Amino acid sequence: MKDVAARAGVGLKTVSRVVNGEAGVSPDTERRVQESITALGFRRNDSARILRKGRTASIGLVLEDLADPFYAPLSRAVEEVARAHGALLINGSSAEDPAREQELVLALCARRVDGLVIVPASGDHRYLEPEIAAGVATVFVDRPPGHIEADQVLADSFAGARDGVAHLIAHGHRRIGFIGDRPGIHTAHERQRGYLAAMEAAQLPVHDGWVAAGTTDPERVRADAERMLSGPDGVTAFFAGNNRVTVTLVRVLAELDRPVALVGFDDFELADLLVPPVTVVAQDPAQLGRTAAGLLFRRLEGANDPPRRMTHPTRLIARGSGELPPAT
Amino acid sequence: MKDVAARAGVGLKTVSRVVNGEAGVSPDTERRVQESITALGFRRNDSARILRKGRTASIGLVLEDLADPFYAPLSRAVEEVARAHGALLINGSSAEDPAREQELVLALCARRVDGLVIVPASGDHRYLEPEIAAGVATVFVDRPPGHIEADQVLADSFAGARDGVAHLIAHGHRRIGFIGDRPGIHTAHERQRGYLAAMEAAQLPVHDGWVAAGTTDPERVRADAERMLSGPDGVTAFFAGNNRVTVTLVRVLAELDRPVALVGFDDFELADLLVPPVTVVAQDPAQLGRTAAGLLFRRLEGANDPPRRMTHPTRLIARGSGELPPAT
DNA sequence: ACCAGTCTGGACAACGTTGTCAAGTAGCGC
DNA sequence: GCGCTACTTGACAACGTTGTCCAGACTGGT
Repeated sequence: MKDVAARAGVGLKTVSRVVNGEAGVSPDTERRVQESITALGFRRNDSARILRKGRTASIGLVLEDLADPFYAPLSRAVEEVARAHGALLINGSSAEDPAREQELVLALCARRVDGLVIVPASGDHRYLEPEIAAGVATVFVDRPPGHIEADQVLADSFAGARDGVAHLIAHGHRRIGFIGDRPGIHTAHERQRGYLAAMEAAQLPVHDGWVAAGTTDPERVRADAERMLSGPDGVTAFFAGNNRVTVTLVRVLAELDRPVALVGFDDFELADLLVPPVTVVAQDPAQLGRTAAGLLFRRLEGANDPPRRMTHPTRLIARGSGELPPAT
Repeated sequence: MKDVAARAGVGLKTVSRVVNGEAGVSPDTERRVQESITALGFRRNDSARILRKGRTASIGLVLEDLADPFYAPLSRAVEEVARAHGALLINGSSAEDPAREQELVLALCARRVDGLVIVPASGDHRYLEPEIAAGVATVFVDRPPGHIEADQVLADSFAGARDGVAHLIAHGHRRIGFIGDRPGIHTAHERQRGYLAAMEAAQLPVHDGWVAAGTTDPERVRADAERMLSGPDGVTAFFAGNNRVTVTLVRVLAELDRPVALVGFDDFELADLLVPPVTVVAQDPAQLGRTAAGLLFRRLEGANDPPRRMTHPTRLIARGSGELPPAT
């Protein structure tokens, strides 16, 4: 910028004015400055600008895995909202590791992002208190924060799972297995609660072995499913706690010689083309992302009402696999 | 930092030393400084640090759509490599719009990212010349840059498509349709070339109507496919130019009363569970991302040999849909 | 007691930008 | 010609950090 000013024979501030399109520069001067800018290939250094202005026009997004088909649309939606507000998106995957989440979040804060959208991997976010106090707007999405108050955007996991299981019960199933993620994860816990609530509402007993909530590792899921299916009292239907479990179960069930009903939490591409087409409890990840980012920018624009929790309903999409009757 | 120094009763530079773990601070002083840091909730301002040091420890990734199942793993792979080098990832989606690509790239350059990984949407990257001259390492992935020399990491679209079509021919097909993306996109063009090369190698004529290369819009693809299938000389097999086309074709073919063979470029989740399972020419997007990011950091570490093009082979995965014989 | 060498700590400038403020110039009505 | 306003312009400080350089205190050997 100094060079541009020197070449155009004007002051530093005048160049700054031209670069930022501020008023109060004569057309003649402006032309000279523009000429110098292109001649020297000058591009404003936003690091310095950020330092001076205190706003970075960038927001951070921390989620579990950028490549997960559930989170990718969420990420894209946040990006679109950010773009509409002239902000860039810095994102990182926590890989479901609390330490890595914290490391990422603090790195983003050190970069002075204006705001954060977080899909929590950890259960304790008190480490964020000083940052929030320092003015970093923060919105949690998909799962609530731990031990702090903050905006949060969630899907109604409990009701979704309850309705999904009730759907199976309505189609005649009495012995239904639940396979989900670690109950330490809020959504996983809620879905398991939903499963239990539906069973209880129908006055159905829940056998100990019918609930598996550990990992989503395909091998483990497969083993759990096969265990639940075995014996004369094996389950006749499954409720899957998330899309990864659902996909694994589809594979397991495809190898059986009898039909077993399946309802999965989370919709996924091609679910309608499988045989049978998979019935799911769908949430809209892009919608979650849009809402969260919207909330974030509302804060950045000055809204300071108390933190709110927004819950999005889920939608049951019956496609076939959830309507299979129990095999005798 | 000033406050921390005041509270600990030391100089500014001493705090800086403690924060950066530099040597030359007595344990006693260090303790006092640490205490002040936590008491005041101080966090280093990386904007200022960046301004001073000239390195941002962040890289930019611009691709077509973060949420596309093909690009999401690529993005994740780049992130992992960046993380291993202590860098953050800023990314944006170009939505296949050259203007938006340029806008994003220049915004990233203004932020002084150390390097760029780009999946080009535009065919002309001369706008990057001043940036590259200024030292921004740049690697193009999936598609080559336009009108400039730079590192590039590509999959072998031509050979992949040629082999995929040859596979169909080997299974007895003579009338094969090709549906792909705009030939303005390098990969799309290469795949179309591969299709034509395979047909020519087998001395098979290519009817005008058998090649549709416009959009990947499902409605258009459906219409094109139905046109190619109609009449006594309709095609008996399709080669799909990318995963979106493949998925649309799966839907179209599922509605037919006769089997039509299909080989698609790009693998996708659940391809093996469809009926029939879909034969694909697979490339590994994560591998592309890893290689590109690796190349980028090699440059950042000082390598300055001439730009290189790395081509990754594709792999044909026969699953069933590509081995169907021609319907009579 | 003195010197050389080592260790610790701080003053200061610089990174590239923008906000503040004041100075300079031109135009205008009287 | 005078005083006024309106407009254009530039000098300077500041944002928060780090690199350079120097000063002072301490150590141990003579």
